Amino acid sequence: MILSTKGRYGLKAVFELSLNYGEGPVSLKKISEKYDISENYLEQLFSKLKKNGYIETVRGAQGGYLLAKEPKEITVGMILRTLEGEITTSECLNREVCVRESICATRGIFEKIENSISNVIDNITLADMYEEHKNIIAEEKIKNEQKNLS
Amino acid sequence: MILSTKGRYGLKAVFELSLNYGEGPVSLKKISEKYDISENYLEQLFSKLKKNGYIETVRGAQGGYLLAKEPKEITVGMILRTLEGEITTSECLNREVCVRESICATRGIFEKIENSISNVIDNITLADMYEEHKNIIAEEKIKNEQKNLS
DNA sequence: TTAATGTTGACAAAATTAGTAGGGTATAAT
DNA sequence: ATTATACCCTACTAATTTTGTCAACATTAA
Repeated sequence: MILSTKGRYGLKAVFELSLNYGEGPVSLKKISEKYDISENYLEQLFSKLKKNGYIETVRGAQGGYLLAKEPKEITVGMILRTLEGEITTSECLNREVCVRESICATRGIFEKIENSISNVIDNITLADMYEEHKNIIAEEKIKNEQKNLS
Repeated sequence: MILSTKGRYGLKAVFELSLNYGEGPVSLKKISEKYDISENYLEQLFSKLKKNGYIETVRGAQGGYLLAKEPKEITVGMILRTLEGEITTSECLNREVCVRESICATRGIFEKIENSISNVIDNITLADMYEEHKNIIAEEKIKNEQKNLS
């Protein structure tokens, strides 16, 4: 498990916000119950996301959290980097640390891994996730109908 | 930093073995001094790698560790998986945990990330690392020569 | 006003990481 | 044979990170 609960919980919760995009704020309580995540813990995650400008809050009764931008403008990478910190595989990017030649050989690998991860997470938006989600639901529906026919 | 020292140290140390492939065993002491890694700690990492059949040992004076296979037959993925455990981004592969639809939406993303990482680390061998290493050295040599000319 | 909600900061249990310590065993060199 | 060098193995531990909990407070809708 290379992602901690921060990234996993946070991504799920933000996806939930995107499901409710345009329909007013969603309360923490609702999200934490739906996904069975500690309310206070989620709060800390959302606090960071708010500071970085990805979500907004509405205080008071009927308040809650909502996306600050359209789902298509928020990438998975933005969320994960905010919550998990930089997705680096090595401290060895700094040339000065890396004096001895044989160490540099491994740095190339670490860079490749990093780039391939960035490539994925920076090119998936919340809107993409929603599309994928719809497809999964549609597939399941078909399966269930086939089951009922037989 | 998504890789712990286990993976980072281990990969560096195994690369060192590949540099010495065909030239007899390399002692832990030598490696731990070269990379400034705790000898006892490295020992634990190598112990796992030995159990999984990637390296062999020669006991006694002048003994040490050596690759059990050719560098081209050992992938970065083998080493990292041995030392870091499975490279999974989510516990959610298990369908039963994943009853609620909205959770499944994030699973797709986690699967993509996982696959892209696997794709990288399973397709780079120690021999590839050595090639890359040679290129870096060659480039640096050219740079130095240019510096001396000016 | 009151109940619902977000805000903040301090605290803490649990797990993981990153080693240490130390007693073994095997073997090459002398 | 002895000794130095090296791997082998088990336990322990300090530090850090993760994963929360708790409590007091601020804001706002009804």
